[in-house]
Amino acid sequence: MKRIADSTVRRLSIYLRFLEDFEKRGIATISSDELAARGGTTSAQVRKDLSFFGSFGKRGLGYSVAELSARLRQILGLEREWQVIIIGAGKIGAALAQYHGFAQRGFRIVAVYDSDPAKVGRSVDGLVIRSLASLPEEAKRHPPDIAVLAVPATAAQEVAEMVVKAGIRAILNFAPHQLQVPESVAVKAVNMAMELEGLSFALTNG
Amino acid sequence: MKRIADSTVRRLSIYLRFLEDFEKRGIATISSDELAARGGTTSAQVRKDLSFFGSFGKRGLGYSVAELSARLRQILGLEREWQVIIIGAGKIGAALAQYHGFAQRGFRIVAVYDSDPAKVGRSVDGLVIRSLASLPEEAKRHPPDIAVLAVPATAAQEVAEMVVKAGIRAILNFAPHQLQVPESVAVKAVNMAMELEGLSFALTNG
DNA sequence: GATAACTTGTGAAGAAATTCACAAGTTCAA
DNA sequence: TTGAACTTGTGAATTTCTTCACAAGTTATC
Repeated sequence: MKRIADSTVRRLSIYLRFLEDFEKRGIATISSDELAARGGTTSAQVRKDLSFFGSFGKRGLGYSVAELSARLRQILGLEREWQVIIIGAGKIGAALAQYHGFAQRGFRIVAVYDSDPAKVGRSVDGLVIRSLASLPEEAKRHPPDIAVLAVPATAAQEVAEMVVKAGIRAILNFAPHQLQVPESVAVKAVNMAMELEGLSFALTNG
Repeated sequence: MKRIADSTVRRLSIYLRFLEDFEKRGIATISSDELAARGGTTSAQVRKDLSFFGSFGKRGLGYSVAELSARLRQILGLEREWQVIIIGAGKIGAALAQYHGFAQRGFRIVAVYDSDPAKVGRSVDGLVIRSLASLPEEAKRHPPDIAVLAVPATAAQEVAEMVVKAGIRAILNFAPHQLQVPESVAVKAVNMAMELEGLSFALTNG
């Protein structure tokens, strides 16, 4: 398959959210124009994005909401459940573990790890915090799909290497640190400091 | 000034983080090549990014770490302190309020708001939660620079409009909802669900 | 069935971002 | 002073992403 741009995948996510909204409201069809208006993009962009994966619409009519959202879920790999582990049971890690929005979209949090012995054994939202040292062994028995890193920046690289060695091929990184991983491993970063700096720049130079 | 791409600003943030690291370690100069290696980009990209703002390096030698980081802080608007308010004192909002990493970079959290009367009056990390209804009045007296939205998706648009009306010109949005705001308002979104879906796509189509 | 009003899908054009490649400046050693 | 080894800054080339524009298909109305 032709390489799909990151920006395209992000937009597919956005489209899917709208479609699910429309689905709930019982609307049967939607045009690329309507989809674009809510996503802050153009109808041509919507059609081009979708065209990488096939042609799902009907000329003159638009897209079937039910069909298109099903196709997008399929494209995004959301038809299956993904096993997610959270590493780091600090403020952010704990907040993530308790946030149930993930489960709704098929991302099931199966374990929380921390390296601090004082935290190991405690519970977060029904999950017992496990020792990070036990990850390699446990990952062998029940391989997780995605590791969420909510550790301090200083520990991030080390933990990432451990995670990669354990066979995990996708990382969502909350630590403000640029991870170096093999390119077979997918990494997405959520970096609040960077976003704030983006706003600071906009306010300063806008 | 020529319009600067978002991706450029993000990279400047990344460069700055490395530079601060180097500064701490007492390293005096750095080349675009070294800066690039850690940011996962190329030396040409680094030089091009910087060239939009001036020429800060010395041929044959590289960049002065101290000087370049000072210039980047200036460019990103990090020389002053920004007043930040958090709206929504749920799991995410509370975790953000307690996260002290922001303050270190000049983003001072000055208030937390919530519309739930049961939460108003309680404290989070030393800050009393205020009624959202009081925001317009209070913003008049002490105008905040940035509003962090940590509210449910269903409330996000409404709250955003309130924030804009209160004169705030920058929003960091944690709600999984695409905000519609005037283009004079800068918005950055932190969308964990979207990032996870990006990973799901990568795992599925990788 | 003819016509008007829509809307998709997609090559082509255009814009934007990235990479190349090299002149020009700097440092160091002999 | 010369030469070798670096490194920047930047036009030009290239690649990537977005927008344009229109043929072709669909629906609704009379």
